[in-house]
Amino acid sequence: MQTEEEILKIKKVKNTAARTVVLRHLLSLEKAQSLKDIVNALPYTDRSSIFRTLKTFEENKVIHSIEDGSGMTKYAVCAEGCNCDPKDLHYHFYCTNCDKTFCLFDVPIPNIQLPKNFKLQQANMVVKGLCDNCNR
Amino acid sequence: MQTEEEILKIKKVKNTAARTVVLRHLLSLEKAQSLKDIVNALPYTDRSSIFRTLKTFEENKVIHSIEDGSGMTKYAVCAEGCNCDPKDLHYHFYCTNCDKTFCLFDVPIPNIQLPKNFKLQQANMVVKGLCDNCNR
DNA sequence: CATTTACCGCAACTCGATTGCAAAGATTAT
DNA sequence: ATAATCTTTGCAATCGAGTTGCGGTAAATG
Repeated sequence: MQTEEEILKIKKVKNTAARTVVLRHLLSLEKAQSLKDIVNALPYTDRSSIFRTLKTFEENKVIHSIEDGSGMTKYAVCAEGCNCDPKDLHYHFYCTNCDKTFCLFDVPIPNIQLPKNFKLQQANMVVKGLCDNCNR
Repeated sequence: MQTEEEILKIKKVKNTAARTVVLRHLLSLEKAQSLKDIVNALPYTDRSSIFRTLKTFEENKVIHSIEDGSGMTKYAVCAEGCNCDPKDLHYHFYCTNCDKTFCLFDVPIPNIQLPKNFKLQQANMVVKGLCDNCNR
């Protein structure tokens, strides 16, 4: 497991107070977080600073964003070595009961045969249902 | 190809002026449309009427909605026989250049092996890139 | 025909996302 | 070390998609 400082150094993002605290927070959680989640968890950091931090992180591939259909974009730290290329894709699982979003790193994404002359750049694959905790 | 009237009858949705015009519009286009797209295309029908019509259609499985990451939910008419079950899923392709969303009916979705005790209900699979028209 | 129910149009509102701006902090040049 | 420059931060305001309340109209029911 890399530390915040190591990740920021590798991804060439300048280390600032807000960035450290946001990244540390994301690393401490196993599930993707919305801006609101993060704002609530970090009461001493301003919403717009967190917002801009997330944008910076996304541009520099420190984190990736997921649109899970909850109405709020969620963010999760990229796996080590991730370049956010199509090959780094993974499914996300959105629990319709508890509103949590999981990264399914272990489930491979198949090769998708696109129509002629279509070019793949990215994908947002969200599987919805009940997580183990809510499926009782 | 079914007509608006036939579809509404089959799906047990009462036929009204707004519903007919919205459904006819969706059927006339091959790509998924946002609320805004539809509002712009139908200047004599009110935004909230179109909105409620889309909700009614979705509840009754006349159309399905897609979150393609453009910031706007898009809507497309369900294929004949679709029940919006997981087995009726298909990929959507979002063109990052022209902002259009395509239903990829011909590309099969594989079986996804979820973690233990997770239950699949639905999925939103959006592949992003360039469509044939924009990939030059 | 009277009554009830559903639908439509207008305007207002909610809330997540985003931006303008000035102050504070960090970096570079002198 | 100090001045000039660029970056980041915090606050407040704005934007826009989605949604809702409500009165009026149309359709269905008795």
